[in-house]
Order: sequence, then structure tokens, then C-alpha cells
Amino acid sequence: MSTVNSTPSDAPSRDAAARAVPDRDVSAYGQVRAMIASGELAAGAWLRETTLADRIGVSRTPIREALNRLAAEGLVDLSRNKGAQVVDFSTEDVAGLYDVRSGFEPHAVRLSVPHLTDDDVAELASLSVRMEAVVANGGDMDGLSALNAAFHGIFIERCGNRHVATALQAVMRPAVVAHTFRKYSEAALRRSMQHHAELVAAADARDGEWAEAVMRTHILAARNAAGDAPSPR
Amino acid sequence: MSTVNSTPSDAPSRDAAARAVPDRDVSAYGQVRAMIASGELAAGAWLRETTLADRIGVSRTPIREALNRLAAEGLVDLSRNKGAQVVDFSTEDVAGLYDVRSGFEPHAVRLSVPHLTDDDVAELASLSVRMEAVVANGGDMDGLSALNAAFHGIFIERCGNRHVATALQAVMRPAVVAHTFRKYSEAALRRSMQHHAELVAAADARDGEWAEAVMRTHILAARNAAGDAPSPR
DNA sequence: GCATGTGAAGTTGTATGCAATGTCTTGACG
DNA sequence: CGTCAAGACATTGCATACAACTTCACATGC
Repeated sequence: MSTVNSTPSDAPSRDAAARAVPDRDVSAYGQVRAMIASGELAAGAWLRETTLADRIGVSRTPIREALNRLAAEGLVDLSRNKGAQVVDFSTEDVAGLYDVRSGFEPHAVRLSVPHLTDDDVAELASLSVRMEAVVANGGDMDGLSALNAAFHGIFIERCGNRHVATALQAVMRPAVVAHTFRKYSEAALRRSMQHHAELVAAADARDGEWAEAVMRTHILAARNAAGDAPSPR
Repeated sequence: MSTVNSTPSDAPSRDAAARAVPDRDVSAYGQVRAMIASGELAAGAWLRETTLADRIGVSRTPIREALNRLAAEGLVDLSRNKGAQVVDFSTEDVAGLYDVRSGFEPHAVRLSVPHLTDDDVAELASLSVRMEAVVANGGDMDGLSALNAAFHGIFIERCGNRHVATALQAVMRPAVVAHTFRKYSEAALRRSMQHHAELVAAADARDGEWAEAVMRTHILAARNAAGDAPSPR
């Protein structure tokens, strides 16, 4: 980070969820988001405030705040006086997101690599290893999504401009609920993990151009693996 | 648009503010945002919930929703148990946003032009004329920002992918509060208005490539006019 | 004089009650 | 039998009250 909020004490609430791997976020927002990410709340499902409030064990007020924030982030659709429902990602939506990411994220990576601390690289490496472990165990694709979001989030947060970071987060977030990893083939998963490892290597070498190239490869491969042909431009 | 929300009846509340020119948005969100855009609430100023509630004439509840949304959009900073303050855009922040926009918005424009209806083009033309009128009268730069946001918003909303639109809106929004037009020279303002007129012409001709080129020119010129040298890459 | 602890004031976080709006069922009428 | 209207139900929007936390001032001890 650059300008504001460098002390750990006054971390804004949204950083707590955006940062690294959310070790079970206890906030209403975090819980609702986790339900969406896990598929417990399916696409198109209505989110009733009282239902969620009862399930999470708080009143409607924090639930409403969570829904508003999720709506601002594009994870739920709000209709006035009718309620919120989980967004439904069409194939075109997902393809569009990959288009945007392929244009921006490599750039962000090149900007961020020079700013990475040794700790950042260590965390990237850790996340990469943990993701490989999940894949090796044939495990939990949604957990993998969370780790993946944390991995990519590190680059985005360190890109040197907080507003650019915010905008890029807006592009990244929907990926959490799109369940793209579930569509991956075994080979595509393995390739994706290799890209992560190579990104760690490039980051460790502080080679922004290398990292940028790998990231572009990574995203274009992902667009294919998610089951979408390259969109005509 | 593709999947959800094609009927006009159930338009989500945030569309009301994002759409076209907000003819004085009466929602708490709209009012607070207008205060920020007008400079009535300066950068760095603390936003006290009770103060805003009294001034706008509602209770704290809708104020809190507004602040949460503005925080998600990156227009205010939230600190838990401390409150919200208007973001302070550094020169680097603005430059970074122009970098991002120069990368994406031309692309979005090329995608959107084929989708534009005659009504869309007419509205673009109307906005362009109104902006020229403001400049000719030497008038209100913040009003100009609003018109400009509406102008660019039309292209973004019609780009064919709602999530791409959301992401680009995230990049655009800060421009409203950065008061960039105030820094423009007379010549830069005039040039900017010419770009708008040419964008209308390209849109009217449904020539996406032309529009894309003009938009790239427009943004790069704006980056300069806002007082920033091209950022080193 | 400086650091530290304690208290009060102010502000945000949450819960709850009520009004307004939307939806669905049920009944009557053509 | 189909259509429409009216009312009951469910849900959201807003206001208010209280609890928790932060911050600032002031006094106290070193």
C-alpha cells in the first residue's frame, strides 16, 4: 500500500475480506459471501434478509449492509422493495471478465513486482504450494478459488495505486462466485498450477516483464479452460 | 445486456444513479455523492453520520448505506468505529486511473458502438452539445464533470457485458470527485469538447474503430490536461 | 517537564419496531 | 371456465434506541 492505512490497527473492514486468504471471516458480509462462494446459495437464489439474519445469528441490519456491499461489488442483484438475488453468470459474462483481465492484470503484475517485499513473495510461494496440494488431493475446488483469489490479490494490491487496485478488484471479485475451477480439466488444472509456480519464480527474481508474460499466458489459458472460446474482437 | 434485468420495471437502485445525467438524485447516496462531487465535502473531510443525516433530512440508516456504497466504489474511506472520510486523490492516483482507462475504455467503446441505438446516439449528441454550452459560458466545471460522466457512461453501459461495464464504471467513478476539469487549460477544454463531437460522429457512423481511436486520443490528452506527465512504464 | 492512567464525551455498530411496498391467494363476476 | 379484483401475507425501507468502541482532555505520578 502507498498512502493511507499502513498501521494494522485501523484496517478498513473490507480489507479484512479482500486480504490474503480469508481464514473464515466472521462478519456478516464474509459469511454471506462465503455462502455464495461455496454454492450454498446458488445463482439466482433469493437472499431473504430475515432468513440470512437467523442463519448467521445477527439482526437484519448487518445483513442489509452486507447485501448492499455485495451489490456494489456485483455479486448480487438488488431490486428495490423486492430483495437481493445471487448474480447469474452467463457464459458471455465469464468470457468478458477474462477479456478484461487479460488486458489489465498482466499490466498490474508488471507494476507490482518491483514493489513486492520478501514477505509478499513468501506468501505467494505458500499459496502456490497450498493450491498444488489441493489439486494433488483432488480436493475442494471452492477452497482452491479462495486461495487463487488471494494469490492474484497480492499482485493487485501491490500495483502501486490504490484506486487502480480497487478497480481491478472489481474485475476479479466475480470470479469467486463463477466457480470456474469446477469446469477445468485435469490437465488444465495442472497447467494453471504450473503458471502459479512460474509466477512465484518471476516474482522472486523481481522480473516484472517475465511475470507479466506468465500472467497473460495464465489468463488466456484460463479463458479456454473455463470452457469459453476466445471472444471475437 | 444479456441475462437478467431486461425489464425496465425492476431496475436496481444503483442504475438510477449511474444512468445518464442524474437530474438531482434525491436518494441519500445521490445527495452525499453530489456533495462530494461539488466539493462541498472536501477531500479528507470526515463524514459524520448524524451531521449528514440532519443535513439531508433522513435518519442515520440510509446515510450508512450510502457511505458503505461510496466506500465500495472507492469514493470514501471507511475506518471501523471511526467513520468515513472523503478520499484524497493524489496526482499519482489520477495518473494511474488514466492509465487504466487508456487501456480499457477505447476497447469498450469499440465493442459498444455496434450496439448503440439511434436514441443512444441522440443522447450522446445532446450531452456533447450541452457540454460545449457549459464551456462556452465559462460555467460550472462540476456540472461539466457530471455531463462528461454520463457521456462516457453510455458507451460503457452498451459494451455488451454487464460485468465489464461494472468494472469500467469502477474506474470511471473517481473522476467525478477528482475535479479534473478544474485543472484544464482553456485550450485543453476546447480540445476535449472536440473529441466528444468526433466521438458522436463516429458513433453515428457506427464506426467502432474510429470511435476507439478517438477515445484513446481523448483519454491520453486528458491525462496530460489533468496536469500529469505520462507515467513511466 | 513528560509520560501515563482515568474519565467523559462523541461516534459508530447493532437490534428492534413500524410503515410502505410488492406478491400471492381467494373469491366473485362475466 | 377464464379473468379480474380485493384482501391477507410476506418482505423490504426507514427511524429510533441502546451498546460498544474510540478519542480527547485532564489529572496524577515520576
